Amino acid sequence: MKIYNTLTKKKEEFEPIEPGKVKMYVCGPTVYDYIHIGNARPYVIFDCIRKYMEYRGFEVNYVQNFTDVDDKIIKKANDEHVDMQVISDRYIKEALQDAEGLNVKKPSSTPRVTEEMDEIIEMIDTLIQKGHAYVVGGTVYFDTKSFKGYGKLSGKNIDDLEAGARIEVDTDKKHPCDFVLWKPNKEGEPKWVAPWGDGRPGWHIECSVMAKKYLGDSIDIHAGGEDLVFPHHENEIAQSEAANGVPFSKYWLHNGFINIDNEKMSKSKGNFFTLREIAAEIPYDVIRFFILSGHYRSPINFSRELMTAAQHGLDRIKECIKSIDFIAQNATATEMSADETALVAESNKFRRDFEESMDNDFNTADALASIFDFVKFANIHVTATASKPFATEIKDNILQLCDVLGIQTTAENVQFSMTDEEIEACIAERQQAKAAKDFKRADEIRDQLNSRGIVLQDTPSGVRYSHKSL
RNA sequence: GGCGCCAUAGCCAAGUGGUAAGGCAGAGGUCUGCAACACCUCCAUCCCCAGUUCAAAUCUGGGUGGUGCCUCCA
Repeated sequence: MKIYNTLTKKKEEFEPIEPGKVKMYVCGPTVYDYIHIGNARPYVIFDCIRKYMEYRGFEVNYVQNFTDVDDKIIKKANDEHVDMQVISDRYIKEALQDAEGLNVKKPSSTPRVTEEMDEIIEMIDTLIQKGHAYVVGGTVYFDTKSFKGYGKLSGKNIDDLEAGARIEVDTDKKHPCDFVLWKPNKEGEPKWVAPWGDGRPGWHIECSVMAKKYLGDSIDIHAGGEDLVFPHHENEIAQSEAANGVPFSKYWLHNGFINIDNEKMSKSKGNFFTLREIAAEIPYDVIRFFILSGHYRSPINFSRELMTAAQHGLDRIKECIKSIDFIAQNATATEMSADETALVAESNKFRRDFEESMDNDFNTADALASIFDFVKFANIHVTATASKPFATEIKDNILQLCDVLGIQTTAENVQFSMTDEEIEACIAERQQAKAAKDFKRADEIRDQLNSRGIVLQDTPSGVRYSHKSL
């Protein structure tokens, strides 16, 4: 399994620190609002990577945090005249709902900053003790010059950064790159008691602390959006390695951005969308499928037109599954023919292709091509069979690959506008009409059902019905 | 100013040395009582120029056009 490591800028063979186990940390959202469509990408892709590793037999300890103390949350809380926790609780709940919609497996742990304050203070204290941090007034800064590896992840040179510094230099800092570990609270802001003064933690320290607490000093994979490379992840490395004295994360993974109509999403451009808004019009599974249709490190563009194309592609897969599932349930033969046994063996090539793609830095676009190849194979061979075991075998194999990508294929709880009995009665009547060559009546029944969102399909194994929208 | 990334058919998108996966859309055909689903066939020589090589979309240099980070940000 090869994995692109931002730290070394190369694809490397994946070897976990502890054989068979993967310790993975993914930076989670700041919960001041619904998560936006851009957040959906790391949710989906790192979930998919996790699932593939589990498919490969690794035991994955997957941690994703929630940042629940932040200026934006405080502002919103003040605007609504409620406690900060009311805001963060609300949007954590919503984020979890979105994650579920995207078919993201629940992380092993989802820590929140406000519940890790003791450990945060402890790590800052360690950094001060070790001479990697200093206090000015009530503010604690990390001393970037004291950590010789600073810049190794982002490829930035600390002195170039100084020269190009765009923001006003905080004169309290020893170096412009020094960043805040702890800052005093302002009037009306939440605060925690700390040895160097009441206040709250800076943004970067939380991830170092939570990774350490839930996974250990050295972890296998640290992931997040590409914009986090600098300064956030660079700073995390500095904090963790300075405090713990061992390498922080072995592999660093970063996902590319989602653009909207070829532009970066931003509030000022007016093209900012929450996932919830999008999901109101585009099913979650289409959004997930769309995200997986490109390589995770490349930027992808989001538009109505592309969603429609993704919808159709996904429908093709789902249609196939439904079709072979119908055969698996209705086929009468209980034995596989010799030809079919050979076909099952032949179909293993799709799994091999799939694995090869995923082994190559989680190339989901390529893996999807294997699934489409498999779908075509199934459409040709399974629809021609009357063998239950054959149909079942192929179905199970496709489903297993789809599960790795998180493509939801299980018969969802479809709510028809009629009961199954009613539908089946209509079908029976139509079959009679057909037998009597009364095609006018047969078509009438089909049209009636169609207008109620139910599509009939005549197959050799019987009449199948499904939802119009699939 | 510093550090990156990208450029493949109408659209999306794999492929990083041996003569272009897959999906969407489109055209024609088969199946069907008619449909639907499905299947078959057709649909690119990989931004430009130069170079390396028996061989390049794939490597090197130059150019053009995009774009990201350096500031909260997935």
